[in-house]
Amino acid sequence: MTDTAPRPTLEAVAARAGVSRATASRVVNGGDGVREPLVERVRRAVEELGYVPNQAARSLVTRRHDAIAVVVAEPETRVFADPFFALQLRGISKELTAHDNQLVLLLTEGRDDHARVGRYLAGGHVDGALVFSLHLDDPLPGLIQRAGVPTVFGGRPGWSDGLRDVVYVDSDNRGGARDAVRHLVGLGRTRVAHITGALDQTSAVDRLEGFKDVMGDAGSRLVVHGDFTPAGGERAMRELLDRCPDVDAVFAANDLTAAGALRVLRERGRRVPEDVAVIGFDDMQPVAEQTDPPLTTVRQDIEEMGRLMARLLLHGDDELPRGTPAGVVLPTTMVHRASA
Amino acid sequence: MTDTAPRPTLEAVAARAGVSRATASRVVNGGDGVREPLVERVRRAVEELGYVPNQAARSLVTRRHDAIAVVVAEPETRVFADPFFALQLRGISKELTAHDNQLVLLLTEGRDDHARVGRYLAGGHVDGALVFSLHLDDPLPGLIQRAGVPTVFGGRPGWSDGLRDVVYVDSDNRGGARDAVRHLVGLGRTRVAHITGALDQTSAVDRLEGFKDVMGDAGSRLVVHGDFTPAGGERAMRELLDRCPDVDAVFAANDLTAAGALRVLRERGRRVPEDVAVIGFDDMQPVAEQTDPPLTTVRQDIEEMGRLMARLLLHGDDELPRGTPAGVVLPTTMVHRASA
DNA sequence: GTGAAAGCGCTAACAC
DNA sequence: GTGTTAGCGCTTTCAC
Repeated sequence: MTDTAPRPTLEAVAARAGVSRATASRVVNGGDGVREPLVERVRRAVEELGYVPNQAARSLVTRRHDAIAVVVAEPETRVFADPFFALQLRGISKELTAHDNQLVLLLTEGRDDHARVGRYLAGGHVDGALVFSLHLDDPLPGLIQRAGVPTVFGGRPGWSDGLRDVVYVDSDNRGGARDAVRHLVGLGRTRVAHITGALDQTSAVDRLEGFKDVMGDAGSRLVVHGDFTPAGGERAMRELLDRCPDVDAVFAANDLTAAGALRVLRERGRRVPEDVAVIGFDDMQPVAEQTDPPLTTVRQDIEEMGRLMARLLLHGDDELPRGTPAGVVLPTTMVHRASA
Repeated sequence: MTDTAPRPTLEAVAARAGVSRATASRVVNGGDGVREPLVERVRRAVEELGYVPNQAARSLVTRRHDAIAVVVAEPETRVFADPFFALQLRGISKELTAHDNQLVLLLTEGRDDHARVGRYLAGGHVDGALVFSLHLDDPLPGLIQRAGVPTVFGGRPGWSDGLRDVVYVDSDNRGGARDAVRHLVGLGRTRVAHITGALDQTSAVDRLEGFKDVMGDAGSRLVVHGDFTPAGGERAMRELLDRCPDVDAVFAANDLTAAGALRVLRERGRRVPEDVAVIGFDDMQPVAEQTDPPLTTVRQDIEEMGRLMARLLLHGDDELPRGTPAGVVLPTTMVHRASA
């Protein structure tokens, strides 16, 4: 580990350009109110010296960090089972990069980590936080609120204790679910079932609500619990077939669940979509395109959700429609393949 | 965005504890050489005030940041097609967290971003870097080397211009490939084919080498190019069947490729493993367990690779065996399922 | 418009 | 052992 040559300081730049440190600083920070020839000289000095501002020194006085934290709570490790997480990150990263912000990634596993994250956020090391994968009973929001860091949540938060004023970005889970179920009904299916996701997440709850919106409470007979995993989908599908052998359509809470269900249907000799039509949710390409048959599903633009979250955090309320509750819900679209 | 109350400074803690700032600082940083009663008083003051050290101020003088950068080059977006990336991150995160380091994530897409990353690393904002997904012609290593930041690479770097002294962590791709091919041969298969990965990545090259180690150059006839994607696997499998209809075993460069191959085999009416035995690489659970039939594959411990990279970076050469080239190669293991 | 000077909050010599 | 002091590199009043 070689000692690197000491980095040039603003002082060095100023000396080389024959100006004061103050002027050099002005130029480095945009150059407003500095006469053109000086600007030019400083710019050249920066170039020649390969000067890069010391972010620590800058932060010390400005109290800004140009960095935001991305907090991913993944007690289930489900986060790692599908590319959801990576896609959101990509969107976030693009947006942050465009505004010269750094992304500090905080992964948490279980409660012990919450304290650590809380401490970090409270420490004022970042200008804001993007928080994901909250479950209904998660203590993190409280910690964050107390830390006083501007925050945008990914997905509608599920706490019930007097809806606090939070900003969040979510897909139209309920509307997307309605579209899917209506499509199945439009196909003439009459015994439409729903395999839910993990119901401690609002996305699962909302998709279930969408299903009920169309099927009514009567439909509840054909609701069976899954957990967003293929294994959960298999289990649920078996239960469903046992309980109601003449089911002719399934709306699964996500593509992974649908993939599991498809496998069981094949195993039991049901043809898809002839005997049973199946629709998923997410449009996770590698999953939805590779199932047999390829999956009809409800697409959400995951990367855009990430971008939007970052944009909301950076530009604050400029982006939010006035007077609305502070949630932004992105539309979903149906993607038609062979399974329904 | 409420203004948060000004954070307490070390000064405040010192005052409250009735000691000097220096003593307070010593206690905060471990408390060596400070008498017990004072330590106690300072600790209490910290507690009562909710003091959190200002990292910027600290970095300014120590020139350390307790932060490392994770650079992921993903021109292919392949990074997002499988959970590989997420698993590595998880390992890295755990290790960093255990040593109170932060993880700054730098995602790059294409060449434009390289300059940005180079500038960031050269800016001395982090204590080190973990770099992934290098392709053979990647300019990033050069930039990084020039930046003078301690770096550990994920995967054997592929540049040829006089092997520079780099530290890297890799799986035993070649050995794992040999195991897989030997297993196929042991099954009595005589026409064993290989679908390669993207050959601008060393992992693909090494797996191909492993295949050749066992099959000899004669085996080359049955080598066909893939790109680590299911679509690539399908394409390659079709080509293979056309070119050599009596192929009786396939070693695919990864599980995704194998999944594609399996689909084509089924489509063409070949039974697996009776007619054609198939082995993958990675043991990507969600893929390998869900194929039909479930995939026999070569497992690499991805999370451990991440951990090890972080450990190597943080503890420097303590962990590296003396006098060895600075690469650490992790063993692979075969996982037997139904496909071979 | 430009420069001089005062810190931001902390650590690390160096005295005591 | 503990306190005093001098910066780390930068931005930002405030004079000029």
